[in-house]
Amino acid sequence: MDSEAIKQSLKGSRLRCTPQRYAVMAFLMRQNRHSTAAEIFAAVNRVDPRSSRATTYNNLRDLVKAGLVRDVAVEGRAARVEAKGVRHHHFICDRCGMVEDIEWYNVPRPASGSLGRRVLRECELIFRGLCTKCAPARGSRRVS
Amino acid sequence: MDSEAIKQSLKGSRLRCTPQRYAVMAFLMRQNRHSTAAEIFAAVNRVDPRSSRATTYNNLRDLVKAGLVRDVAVEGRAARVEAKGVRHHHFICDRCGMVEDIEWYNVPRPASGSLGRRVLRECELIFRGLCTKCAPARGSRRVS
DNA sequence: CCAAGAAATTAGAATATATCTAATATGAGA
DNA sequence: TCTCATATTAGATATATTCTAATTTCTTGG
Repeated sequence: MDSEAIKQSLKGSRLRCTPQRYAVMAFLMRQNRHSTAAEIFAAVNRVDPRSSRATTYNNLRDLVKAGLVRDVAVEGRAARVEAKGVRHHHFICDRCGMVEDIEWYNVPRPASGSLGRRVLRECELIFRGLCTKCAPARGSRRVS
Repeated sequence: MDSEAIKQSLKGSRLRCTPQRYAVMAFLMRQNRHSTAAEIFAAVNRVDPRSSRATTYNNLRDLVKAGLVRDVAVEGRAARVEAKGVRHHHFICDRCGMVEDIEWYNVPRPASGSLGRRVLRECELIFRGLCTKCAPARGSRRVS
């Protein structure tokens, strides 16, 4: 599919295109979901059992550093990771920890002064609630 | 100070006011910062060394469940916790993991339909960047 | 195409964070 | 004061992540 694109983005970030690293990247792009390191490790090894846990973590660290992948912390759960694609906000399920994307839209900046002398890099919205799998019987949509 | 207030909010949540639980709550309110479980455990025991790690975690879990305390996940770091006070957004330092409050302001809801059948409970803004301690020399404020 | 060397991989140990267990203690309502 | 549901404890266990140091492998330059 876009195997060439993956190779190019790795090369562009000066990361060698090893089978393990490629597999992590390909998995994340194919999935288009937010996966834990354990899920990625398992999935990559299911296809070709040649990657170690350390390598999975190393690659994720490098891919994050290179800006190809993004870390998403989830309260009370293992961290998740996603391939950076089009910009979006996040929805996190209170019950199962699943992270889902919410279509991007611009949010207003804080009142000037409120940021103080902090250096702002990015800003995103986090929605919390129940995903469709965890939501109780239909018709009970509640909005805070 | 507001020791009576703490007792009342515990009682209101049907949580017994034990010395350990009170100490956790008092510390969080006094600090008005986002602390890790380890920090809380250490601080509480510095004053009166009678609390165990398990108790600290149990109490934090119960206080979160009761809605008196809020969990804040930080990528690549131990979770942090804060006493729920006035509503606010969060700023997380890329470098040291410190969580800081940003004055609350309303953010627009996502386009209807974008949430799908998900149940929305709350929504907050997360700003990322460098805190004043970690920011490099002054004058270099950069905004994405 | 090959050699060289930087970069990446590995298994397993080590560390950090969080939860569980089951025996014991205690706050607070009656 | 008595009672007992609730809370606490030390330490073991579970889970998540990083480290170590020996080995292997991409890739570049010759």
